[in-house]
Amino acid sequence: MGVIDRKEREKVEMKRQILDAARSLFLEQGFEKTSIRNIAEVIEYSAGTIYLYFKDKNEILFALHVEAFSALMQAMQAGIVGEADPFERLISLGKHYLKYAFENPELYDLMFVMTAPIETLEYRKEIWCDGERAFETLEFVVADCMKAGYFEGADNETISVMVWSLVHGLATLHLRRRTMIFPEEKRIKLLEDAYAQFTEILKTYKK
Amino acid sequence: MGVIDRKEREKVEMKRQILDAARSLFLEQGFEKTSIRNIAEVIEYSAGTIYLYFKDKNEILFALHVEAFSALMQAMQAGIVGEADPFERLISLGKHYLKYAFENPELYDLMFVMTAPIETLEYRKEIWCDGERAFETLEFVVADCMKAGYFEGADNETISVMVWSLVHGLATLHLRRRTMIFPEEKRIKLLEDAYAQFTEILKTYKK
DNA sequence: TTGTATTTATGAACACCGTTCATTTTATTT
DNA sequence: AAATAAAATGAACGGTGTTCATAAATACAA
Repeated sequence: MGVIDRKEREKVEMKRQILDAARSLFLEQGFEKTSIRNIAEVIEYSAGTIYLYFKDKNEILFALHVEAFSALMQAMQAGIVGEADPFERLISLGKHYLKYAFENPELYDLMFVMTAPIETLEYRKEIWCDGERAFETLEFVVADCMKAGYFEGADNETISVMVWSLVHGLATLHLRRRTMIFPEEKRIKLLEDAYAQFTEILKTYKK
Repeated sequence: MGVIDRKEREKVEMKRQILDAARSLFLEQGFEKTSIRNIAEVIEYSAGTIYLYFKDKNEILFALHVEAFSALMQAMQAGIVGEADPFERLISLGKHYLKYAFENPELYDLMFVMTAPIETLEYRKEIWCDGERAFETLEFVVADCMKAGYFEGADNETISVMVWSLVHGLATLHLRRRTMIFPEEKRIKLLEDAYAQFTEILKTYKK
C-alpha cells in the first residue's frame, strides 16, 4: 500500500507548511504576538487543524528550535574548517557564532534567550543535547589552542564558558537593543572592537 | 486644603500597592503570564481601577524598570566604595553586578533582556538615560585602571563594552537556564571561575 | 460501484487576556 | 441636606490558546 506512505509524506509536508508559516511570523512579530489563528490563516486552514499536527504552540517553537540548532552547528563548522592555526580557528568560531546570531535574531533568541517553553520538562533532553554539542565544539577548539601553548595552566571548560559568555553577551546586548545607548553608527564597530580586543587579550595571555 | 495633599498621598500609596503586587507576581510567574486581573485581585480592587493609575500594563513594567535601575546603581556603588586599588575596584564592580543579577533575576531581565515594552518610543529617553549612567560608572572605573597602567593602548569604551558583555553573558546564560548543560553542583562554580579567569587574563594584559 | 470505516478538517464553545466606558458608589464642597 | 466632584465598578469588545462534537473527505471491502 503506497497509500500510507503518501499519507506520511502529506503529514510531513503539512508540518513543514506550519513550521514555515510559524517561523516567518515569529521572525516578523515575535512568538507571543503570533497566534495559532495567524498561522492557520497563512496556510489557509482552520485553527483547530494545527492541533492535529502539533500538541500546542510551544511544540511548534520546539520544532523550530531543533532546526535552529542544526543551522548553528553548520555555521560553527563553517567557521572551523580552513583555519589551520588553532587560535585563528577560535577567533573564527566566535565570529561565525556572532554572525549567526545577528543574521537569525529570533532563532538565536529561541536557542539562548527564550525562557518560556524550555521549562517544560519533556523538551529538555533533546534541547540540551544540541546545546551540549555546540559547546563541545567550542571545547575542542580551545583544547587545540591549549595544545599549541595558549591558556597555559587554565581549565578548558572554564575558558570555554568565558568565551561563550562573552560572545553571548555581545550578541544579546545588541539583539535586545541595549547598545542603543551608543550612537547608531558606532554600535557594530564597538561590538567588533570589543570582540577583537577580547581575542587579543586572550592571545597575549600565554604568560 | 489638606485634602488634596491627602489625595495625592493616597494616589502614591495606591501606585505603590499596584507596583508591589505587580513586582511580586512578575517575579513569581513572569510578565506575560501575569494579568491585570491578577494584580487587581491581589490588591482587592477591580481590574478597571488599575487603569486609573497606570496607562497600561507596560507602564507598570516601566515604573518597575526605573526602580530596578536605581537599585542596580546602588549595588554597583556598593561594589566600588572601599576598594582602594583600581583593578580590585573593577573586579568588585563586576561581582556586585553579577550578585544583583542573580538576586533579582526578573528585574535584571526587565533591564537588560526584555524586549517588548522597550520598543515603545516614549519610554526610551528615561530608560536609556539610566542605562547610560550605569555604563558610565563602569567607564570611570576602567579609566582609573588605565591611569594605573592597565589596558595600555586600549580604548576605554571598548574595554568597558567587553567587560559588560562578559558579565552580562554570564548572567543571562545562567538566568535563562542555559547552564543546565552542566551538572548542577558545578554551575555556580563554573561561572565564578570563568569570571575569575577573565579578570586574571585582563590583569596580566598590561603589556 | 456502492456502502462502510477511517482519517482529516472544521468551527463553535470555553475560559482566559488587555482595555474601555457608562454607570454606580463614595467623598467633598456648597 | 443637596449638589458636585472623584473614585471604583463591572459589563462589554475583540482578542488569545485550546478542545471537541460534528461534518467532509478519503480509503478500503463487498
